[in-house]
Amino acid sequence: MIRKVTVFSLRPVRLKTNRFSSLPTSPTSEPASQFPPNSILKTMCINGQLNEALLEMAIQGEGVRFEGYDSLLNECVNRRALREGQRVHAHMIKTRYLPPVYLRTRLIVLYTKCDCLGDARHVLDEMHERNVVSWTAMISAYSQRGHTLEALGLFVQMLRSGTPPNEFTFATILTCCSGACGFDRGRQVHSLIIKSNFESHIFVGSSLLDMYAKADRIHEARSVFERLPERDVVSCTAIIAGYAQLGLDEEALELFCHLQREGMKSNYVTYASVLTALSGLAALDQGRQVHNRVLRSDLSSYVVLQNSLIDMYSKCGSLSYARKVFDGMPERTVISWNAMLVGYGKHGIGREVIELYELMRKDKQVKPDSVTFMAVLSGCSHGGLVTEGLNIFNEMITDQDGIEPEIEHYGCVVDLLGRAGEVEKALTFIEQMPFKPTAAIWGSLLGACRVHANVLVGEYVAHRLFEIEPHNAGNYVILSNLYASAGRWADVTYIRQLMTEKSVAKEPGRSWINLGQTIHTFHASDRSHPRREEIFEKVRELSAKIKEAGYVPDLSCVLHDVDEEQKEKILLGHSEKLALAFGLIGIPHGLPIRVVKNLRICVDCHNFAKFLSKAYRREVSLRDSNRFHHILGGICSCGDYW
DNA sequence: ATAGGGTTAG
Repeated sequence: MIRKVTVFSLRPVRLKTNRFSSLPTSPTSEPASQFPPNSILKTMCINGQLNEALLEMAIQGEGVRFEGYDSLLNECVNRRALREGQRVHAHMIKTRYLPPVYLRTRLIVLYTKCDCLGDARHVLDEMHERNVVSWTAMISAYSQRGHTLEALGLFVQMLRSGTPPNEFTFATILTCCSGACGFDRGRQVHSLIIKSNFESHIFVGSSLLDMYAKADRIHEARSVFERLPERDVVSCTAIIAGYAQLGLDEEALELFCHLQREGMKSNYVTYASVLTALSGLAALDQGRQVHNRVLRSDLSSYVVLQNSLIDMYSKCGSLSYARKVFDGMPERTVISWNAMLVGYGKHGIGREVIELYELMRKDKQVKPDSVTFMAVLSGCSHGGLVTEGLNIFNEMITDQDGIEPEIEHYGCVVDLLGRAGEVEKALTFIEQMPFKPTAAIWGSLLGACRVHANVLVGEYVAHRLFEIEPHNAGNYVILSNLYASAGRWADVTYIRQLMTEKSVAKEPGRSWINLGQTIHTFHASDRSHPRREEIFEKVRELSAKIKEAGYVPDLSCVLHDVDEEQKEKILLGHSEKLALAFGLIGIPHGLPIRVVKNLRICVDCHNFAKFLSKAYRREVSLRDSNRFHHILGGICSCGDYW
């Protein structure tokens, strides 16, 4: 206690009367000029002489006061100098200095910025009095490192303690309410925000709209955005990214163009987000435009943006451009490698997947992660490299990289075994794996059974699948294909009845084709296109021409209870056929016809495209939900396995 | 002093 008096004796005379009554609580309570020794500390810190200042601190001992500590901690935070900061903290303890709330909060900030959350929390826990900044700094530290539950728990404590949150607290806590599971909490926070009159704050507002978008409530997100009294890059990017992340690519693109016309200035996050939308749309022309603008801006060195460009080019069918971007990067993250690997995989170029993977292993700057293995395994599967894929999975099992295989990796192995025709082995593998098989796993095996005409296993697998997804029409279609390939027509009929009983719904199939800047979208039997007559005429012409070459419509792809003539008509109305016909009309000879489909391509359309490529000597690039099909001269890069 | 949006897979 005597020491304390010594310290306080340095207080300004006018405060002497109440010098024991309270600790200093604000930086202004001790004018700098009154404390020459602390001014020296301050000057040293301002001049960046932290080591000298620490020496001076040791010399001054108990003489160090608020201003000195403030300067020291400030410099330590700026430099993220943990050891030095710890010495300052230790000095306070040694000299029995009782830091005011302000300095304790500085300590919390120091520790959180240096990744020492435990130490920061310890300081917070020892505080008898806390302010909104102490709470928020700690909450933000948890939230930024993904410790969502701790952040939320602390937020609740904060509310109970009676400290009202401010705009900083709200902006940070909303990021902990993202996703479907956090939505209820997010809505509660929203009502608190409204009560506190913060809804139109630009930081709170963008965090809020992001919360809604990530909970799949895009309309609520948009309405928050529209109510913002002002807009900036972040809020604009948040709403664009919101659309893009939900797969509402056209809306994302439209909004991006609209906001640009209104004067939005894009940064690298904005471009990365719009590139995601363009990847989804396979809009190569617009993607190139964005790339050009990036090159003309000062943003081209952002790795995140380069990664988006790799992904955009590869999903727009231009692997060589993707590789050019990749090769031109001065620094690459694991995501750069993964994006490139995924690209080769989706295009079915297994050899490049393996080559790039080996190159990656030689690069000491990056380590493969779980996505890398997904990319490599599925790349081997799509590229027909069965043995290589199985070897890599075995490497995972022996735990050379410390990456535990997840259910998706097991799914890739099912795919690999299925492709190799080892359908029974794949079934045993599923039964022995440490996960409960998902619909995706069974679906993959059912596909293998279809290709290898294994009715016995296929029936079993289909019924497991129907238990999980009784209303997914695609599964019934594949089983029907399988029965048809075995000539079991009675069972094809039975499947049709089964579907009627279970009132199976089909997710609407959609195909589109980009002509310059315009996206032409088709649904099944779509008559909305202005050139519909021409398109239908082309489909009929096409069908007649390839029938001469041996094309036989696969009626098992149609599960409606109608006669055969009707079935063929339905088949000819499939959206990918309309898009292909339109491409044949609109895209000059010599250029590939690039069609995109939102679902997996059906067996009949795949066959149709192969015949088309031969009869019309056209290169067809068809992207379905799973991979690319490069079709030339009647042969598809998928090897008829997809 | 403390705060918001983003890239690969499924």
